[in-house]
Amino acid sequence: MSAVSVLLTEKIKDIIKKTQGVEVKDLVLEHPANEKFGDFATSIAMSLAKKVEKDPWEIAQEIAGELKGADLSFESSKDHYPIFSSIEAVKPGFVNLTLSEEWLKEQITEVLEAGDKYGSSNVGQNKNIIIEYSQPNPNKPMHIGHARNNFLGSSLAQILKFVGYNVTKMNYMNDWGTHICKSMLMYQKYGNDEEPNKKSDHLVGDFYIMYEKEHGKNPESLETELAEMFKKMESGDAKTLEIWKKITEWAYKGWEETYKDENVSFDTWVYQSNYTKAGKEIVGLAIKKGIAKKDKSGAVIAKLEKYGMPDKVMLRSDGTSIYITQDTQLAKDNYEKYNFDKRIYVVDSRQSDYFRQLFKVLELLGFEWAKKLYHLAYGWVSLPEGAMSSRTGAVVNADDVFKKLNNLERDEVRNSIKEVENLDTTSRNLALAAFRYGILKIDSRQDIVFDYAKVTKFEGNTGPYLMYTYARAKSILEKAGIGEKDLEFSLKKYESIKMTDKELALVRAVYKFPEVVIEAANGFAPHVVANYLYETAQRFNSFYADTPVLNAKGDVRSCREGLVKCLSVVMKNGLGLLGIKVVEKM
RNA sequence: GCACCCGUAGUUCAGUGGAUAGAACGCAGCGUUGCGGACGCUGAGGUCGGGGGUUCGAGUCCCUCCGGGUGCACCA
Repeated sequence: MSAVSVLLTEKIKDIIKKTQGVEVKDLVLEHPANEKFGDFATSIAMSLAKKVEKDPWEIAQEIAGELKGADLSFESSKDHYPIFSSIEAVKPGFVNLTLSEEWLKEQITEVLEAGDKYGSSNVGQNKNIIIEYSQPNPNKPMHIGHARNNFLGSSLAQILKFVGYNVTKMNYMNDWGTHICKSMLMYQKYGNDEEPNKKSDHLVGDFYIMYEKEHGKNPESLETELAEMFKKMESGDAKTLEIWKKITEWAYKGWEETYKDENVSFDTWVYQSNYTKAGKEIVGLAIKKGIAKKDKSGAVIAKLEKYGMPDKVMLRSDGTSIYITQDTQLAKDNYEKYNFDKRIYVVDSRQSDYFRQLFKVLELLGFEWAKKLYHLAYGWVSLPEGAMSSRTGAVVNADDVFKKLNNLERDEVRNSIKEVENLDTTSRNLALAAFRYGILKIDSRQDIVFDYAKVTKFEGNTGPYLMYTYARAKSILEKAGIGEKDLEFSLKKYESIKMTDKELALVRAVYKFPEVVIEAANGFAPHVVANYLYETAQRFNSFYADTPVLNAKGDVRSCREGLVKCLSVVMKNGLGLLGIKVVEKM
């Protein structure tokens, strides 16, 4: 909540207490969707009508009347100005308030002063959040689904940091299990000690695909071999562990490049293989507490049916571990180390049941912090050319997608401009923008059909459109000789300048940025930032189309320069939160 | 069968219980002696899957049905 909405909320509560004689706990204050109804509105009169047995229209008039008489002003350079230019009661029972032009102008000063920090806040109060994302299996390259995960996780981490949380970005390696043995087994059998002559994770992926092919021919014997190999691993067989090390390190090495391309990073990497021993002990504890039981085959099963979810195997009948074995221990370990207030698991929605089970087991084990765990589920990503299948190995890997986007942007740039200074960097950054924005603008719950052609376009709701908007603004600033350096702006100086509707519309978008970031943080929803940026860009381009800046005179011109600078700040900061690097020229 | 998610314009998507449901793409037009036309402006296009309910007010909350997706024990 912005300072104005806090002030306003309190004021209205006081007025209601005074005039209606009732206390209101939750007062809803909103920005009306239609700006002709003002900048703030409350419908409290209507929800109060029944309780106080009065006509809502009468209540609204009383509230509006009191608000008009109240001191709602702000100070700038020792002068006082009204915050609102209009306060009125409307038809059924709304109270609408319109911000004054002075207050809106004052926001320009605030934006320019805050600069790179504009949009940040301290609602997180340095609380600790762990956000676990990416989690690829080191037995093949990352596919497009990982890209969505990487973008969601890394963007959300930045958003949470920006609103004042102490964030730890964690990558959890599923480096232990039969799935790794698939690539390992094939390498052992057919690899001939081969060393990578291509991106090393892709080589690992080749063996993974080989496994899937072999498995089609001869499932039973291969699965037996796989189980034997994993058993050897768990018992610490040196030769097997050597292959394990080789394969997983090739995967990690290859991913470095993918993460770099995607602008994704982590504060810490943790490995499933380090949690096996303690994980098994915690399963023992679950048995002792009566949460889990050993069945006839020897498998340990958590009984969860009475909680409305399927029972969960926590240890195989041959005594080896599975995913949840280590995951329970990891959560406990993390809590002890980080004392988190929230731990977010960014994992696709197919794992929803799994996380309900995991969280329930931890709760039953008596860990009160289990309620701080949250599964951020996201939907499936497919491509127009058809669904992908990890079974057949016909997976679209993320590197290929990026390469394709890169080529498409290169063409777009070439077709649009004759001479480009940094074609490589520009098209790479545009590809990153197209990729990240194309995925992040969609609500995480939705499935996505990722359309190369659409997301790379410079028109429409795309990353490149936002990049273009930013570059246009920067071009004006550069010609005005402003660039990165500070801009003097004061309400006093521009007090008498009457802003146009387009200018006012733009400031109205700009001042909302901090609250939009908070909304995105609270909802773990980067798409809120994305859609906001798009709307703001549209407002700027509309302003740009018929409002001269460099050709304007005197104070009008410098006032507009300030506004353009504000737009550039919001775009840069906002795109930064989405993990997109702006280009100054394109 | 049980559980979870989704269903909004031809298509892809927004839409904190509020006022006339928005945008993009596509379609039909328009705008350049002007800072980047990679833009802007106008228009057509909707019984918000169906039906009940709660509420002063429902795309939004509850119930139910239909359609689509996903998950249901020793994969991750």
